[in-house]
Amino acid sequence: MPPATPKRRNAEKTQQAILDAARQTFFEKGYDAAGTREMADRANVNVALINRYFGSKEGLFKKAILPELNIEFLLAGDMADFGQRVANMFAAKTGEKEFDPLVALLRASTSKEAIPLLRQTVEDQIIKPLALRLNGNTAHERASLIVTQLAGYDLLNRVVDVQTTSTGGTEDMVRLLGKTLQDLVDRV
Amino acid sequence: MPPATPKRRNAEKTQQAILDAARQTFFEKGYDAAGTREMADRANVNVALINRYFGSKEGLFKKAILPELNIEFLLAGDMADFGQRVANMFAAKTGEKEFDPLVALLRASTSKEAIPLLRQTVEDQIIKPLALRLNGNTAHERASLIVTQLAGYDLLNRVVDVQTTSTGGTEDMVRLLGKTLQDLVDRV
DNA sequence: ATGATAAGTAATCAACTGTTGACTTATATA
DNA sequence: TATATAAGTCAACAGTTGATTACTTATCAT
Repeated sequence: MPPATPKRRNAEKTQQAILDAARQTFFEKGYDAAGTREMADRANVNVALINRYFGSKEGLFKKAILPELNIEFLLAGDMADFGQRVANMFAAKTGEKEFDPLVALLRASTSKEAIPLLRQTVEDQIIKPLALRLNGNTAHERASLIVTQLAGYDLLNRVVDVQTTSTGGTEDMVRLLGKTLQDLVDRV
Repeated sequence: MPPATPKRRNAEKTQQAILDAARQTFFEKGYDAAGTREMADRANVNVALINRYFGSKEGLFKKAILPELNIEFLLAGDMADFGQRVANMFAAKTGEKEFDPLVALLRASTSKEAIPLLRQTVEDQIIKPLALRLNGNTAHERASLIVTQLAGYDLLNRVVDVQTTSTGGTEDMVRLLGKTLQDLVDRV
């Protein structure tokens, strides 16, 4: 039965609910496999409202996921211990189920429709800002290699769920990944 | 019009044609977006034969893609110059349009159905054999980091088509990637 | 030549996709 | 209180998808 009080109308809250549901759904299922009906149900909202407010699924993806891409957490801090700091963060979030924009991007990275959006986002929002923090004339290449390493790390560990560590803990992995990243910061 | 000579029946050739078409289609489109009808059309074969001969789309993927995963080319050669050798190979195939099992795997890496198959393949066919060629007690971790770096490199360069090199050539990229990989071989 | 068997075909199923247009209903202003 | 407008609903479209069924036809051993 429908609620006795027929639910107050509030466009802003509705759009926010759609955005939240979309973020979670895109994060869990990638782009293609994330259905608009599922998102609408999660947001307790009619499907048609997605198109009304965001134009299309692609428009929703743009507003829900792309702005979440914030690599401040990567750049904030001394570059002298960038490697260990970042390695720790990435190792710590292995197995984490909460929304992570990077993983959302990875899960969408094989979708024809999403790829053009991803390409620009990765170049402008991730590689370029990171390259600006590096010294030397190969800054862009080294920034790219840092990003490819981190993308591959998250892809295997969190998307495909591959076993990358052998015995016991992750200390070895953190140390090795940290050293690899730091070498790229320090000009290899 | 149908061919005057109504086409000789040959189960083996038919299956081979399906496998070839499937390889190309999975390579181009990943797992979900690769339709059985498209594969059948490419192979000049009736769709129903896919299910007759391979049981399901998943069965076809197993027979068409997984056996192609051959990392002999990675392990063949002296480990003393593994880094430069492999970096050269990966840089050279950027932009390449021909079938590449690694890229096929990457394009399938976000599909719910394909992930369990990928996980086991990556662990057993790639990471473990590579780890066996490395010395020291962190061999598995370092092999994993080599694989994550190469996976991320191919994902960004060949799937998402990101610009990872700055000015002109790829020499800098090859040198930096090669050094990074070699350091992981040599214990970081 | 005649059956048995394997190979290939055609139609259809049920489920799902994103999107749209016409509709109803609540809310706030005049 | 009447009314314009924004918010939300509903049903349907037109296209997919992988898979199955009953069927026809070619091939080969007897």
